This record gives sequence, C-alpha cells and structure tokens, in this order.
Amino acid sequence: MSLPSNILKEREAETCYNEIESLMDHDDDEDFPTTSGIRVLLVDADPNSLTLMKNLMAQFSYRVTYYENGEDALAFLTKNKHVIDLVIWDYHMPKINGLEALKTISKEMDLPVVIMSRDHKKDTVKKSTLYGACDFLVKPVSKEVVAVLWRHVFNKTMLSKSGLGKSVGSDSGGLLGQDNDDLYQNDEAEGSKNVEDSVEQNTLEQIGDKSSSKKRRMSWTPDLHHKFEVAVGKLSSLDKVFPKSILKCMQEELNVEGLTRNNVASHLQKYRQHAEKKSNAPQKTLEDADWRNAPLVTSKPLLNSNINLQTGLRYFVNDQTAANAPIQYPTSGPIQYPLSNYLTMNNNHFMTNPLANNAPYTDPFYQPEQQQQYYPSLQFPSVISKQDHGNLSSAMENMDLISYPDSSYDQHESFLPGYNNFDQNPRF
DNA sequence: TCATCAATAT
DNA sequence: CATATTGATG
Repeated sequence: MSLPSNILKEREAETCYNEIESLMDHDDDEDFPTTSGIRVLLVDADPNSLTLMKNLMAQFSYRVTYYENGEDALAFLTKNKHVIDLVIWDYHMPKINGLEALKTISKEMDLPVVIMSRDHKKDTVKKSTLYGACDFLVKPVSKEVVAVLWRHVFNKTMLSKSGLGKSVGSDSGGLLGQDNDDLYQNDEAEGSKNVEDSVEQNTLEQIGDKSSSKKRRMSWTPDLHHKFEVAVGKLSSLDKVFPKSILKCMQEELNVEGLTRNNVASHLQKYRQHAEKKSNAPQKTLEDADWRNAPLVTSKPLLNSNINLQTGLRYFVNDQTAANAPIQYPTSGPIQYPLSNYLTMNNNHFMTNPLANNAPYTDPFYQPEQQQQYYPSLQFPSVISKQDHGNLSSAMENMDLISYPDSSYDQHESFLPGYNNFDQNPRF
C-alpha cells in the first residue's frame, strides 16, 4: 500500500516545490497555476471525448496517459501507480465504471481520482463524492476547469493529509477515510420509519448476538424531530413538557415507536440548550454580521467560490437568499423545506442550491466573446452555517443528503470548479 | 483539532 | 426530572 505522500515524493523534487510555490503564490486572478508535468491517467470509453480531453489537457502540459478500456487502464495503473499523479475516470464505463474504479483505486493505491461525466444527475454526483471522488467534472470540460484541476486536487489531497500531521497510515482507505460499505447507513431508512427500524435492528441484534455488535445510536431525523416539536407544542400549553409526557404524546398521537424516555430526555435537553442559546445570543459577532449583511458577491463568482475539501463540491459564500431561507415546521403535515436543496458538506455546514430567483447571470469576468449566462442559484451554491441557523440545522444534522430535485438537474447547472482562494482560515 | 450529538452518570 | 459528563462522530 502506497503512502499518501507519494505524490510529493515521487515527482522530481525541484519541479514539485516550484509547483507548490507557484500554486501558493498565485492568488492573482488572471494567472493560472502551472500544470506542467502532472501525470494523468485519463480513462474514457467515448473516444471523442477522450481525445478532446486529452488534447485539452495537453495544452496545459499535463502528461496524459489515456485508455478507452477500463480494464486495461486498471492493469496499467496497478503497475504504474507510482508514476501517476492523478486519475480521471469517466463515470459511465462498460465493465469498470467510475464507482468501481474509485473503489479499487482507493483500496489498492493512494491516488486522487476525479470522476468525469456527461450528466450530473443526483446519483452520479452523490455516489461519486461519497465514494471518495476528489472532484467531479461535467463534460464537456472547459479549459478553465482543466487549468485549475491540479490545483484543486493538490490542494485537497495535500491539505487533508498534512492536516493530520505526519500520520500517514491511518487514512489509507480513501480520501475520506471511509469504508464504502458503511456510507449508506441511512439510505434505506426514510421518513418516520427511521427510528423504529434502527431500534428494531438493535433489539434483534442484541437478542441474536450480544457480543459482537454494538447498538446503533438512534438518530433524530427531521421527521422525528418534527413530531417531537409537535408534541412539545401540544403540551406546552398544559405546562407538562416533561420527557415522559412528550414520549407518551409521540407514541399515542404520532405513532412513534421504539423511543425510550431517555431518548426523549436527552433530546429535550439539547432542544432547550438550543433555545436558550438562541435567546441569549441572538446577536452575532460583528464579523458574522458583516458577512451576513454583505452584498451578494457577484463580480467574480468563480473566483469567490470555494471547494469543500471533504466533498470536493463547490460552494459560494454570500448567497443571502439561501442564508436567510427559513425552514418551516408546520404543526402538522410534512416539513416545508425552503426553496433549497441541501447537501451535507460536513457535520457543521450545509450547501444549498436555492431554486428561487433563477434569473440568468452574465459573468463580467469573462471576455465578451466568452461570456456565458449562469443561473446563479444553481451555479453557485452557498453555505449555511449551523451556528447561524439553529432550527434549520438541528433537525438536519444527521442527514447525509436531505433532498434533491427528483428530476435531473437543469442543463445549465453544474458544479463548476471555482478558483480556490487558498483561504487558510476559511469561515467554514 | 473542534463542535455537537446521543447516551449515560449524577 | 434536570443537569453534567462521557464517548462517538465527522
């Protein structure tokens, strides 16, 4: 098993350090960082797009090895992993698709893998990122994307690895250090059945095999939390807001099973702390207030977008529409999510694509002949911090993926790679 | 490292 | 039952 630092070590030292320095020095907008010499394995079953991408990358002096056949590519890779810096794999491949490649590569070697796809449907993006894809490119890939690709990948992999200090061995399973099999714990659990299911499993497990499996910690899904709040609301007028009464109400009136009084008590504690915190300190710090009140940054969107180091997804930090969109907790019926779709970025933050105000936006940063219209609400997702959004975040905490449009994305939408601004101390 | 959850101890 | 502490998680 190769070491995470192999990217650094195995490239020629001088090129490498020059590369780093030039990368770090360039926060200048117009200058693209050099990508020369980066050794890329490019795999795409479609010869046309393969050629296109290969040529484009050659323009930026990447050293590209390319395959149409996934098996051949993998065979090459196992022998030559030490001379490859980056793997770009098409999602839709016969035999070995992007996900298969991700699995194998993250297991057997330690290389950043970028997934490329013509579509960017819900599943494609979700699975790719969850399986540890370092980046997700939508075909046709623009030259701007290629220009900053290595910078993103490098930044992501190196930062996350050096962030843990020198420890090298522990994170070898993948970029996120997660086992693929465990990623979808919550996938089958939906809606109100969540807790019942998990608790049932617990009891079953405990009966069947006491020694091996730990009981799974329950999770307060949005739906369950909603019921909790409904129960609290009903009881509050009677001054009977105690765990026991809440539990009773939830069980009898809201058909919740499998909860214990302690579960409710624990949640109630957190719920109250949350309310207290909110009433005590509704004032934000100056800095936060400044940020929240700052005008929407639209002058150079790409330059202001960030990449999340864990998911590889882009986010944009100043979308007030999204930041201010409240989540609705009706006293009955399903929760009304705001005009947004939330992706969990990490345990602290959500990325959102507000679907409101779809007015096309022309990026002034581009030269006239290159100008294109964006749909800002979709192009530039923003981040909502949990600290600023109490009631929104508490209910959504445990969700990997809250919601997505049922239909595939608008064709104008994509997770466009932005320019990482190398903010070493990002707000998020 | 750091914040926060749910569980458990007091 | 309320509150403090713990352990796990990401």
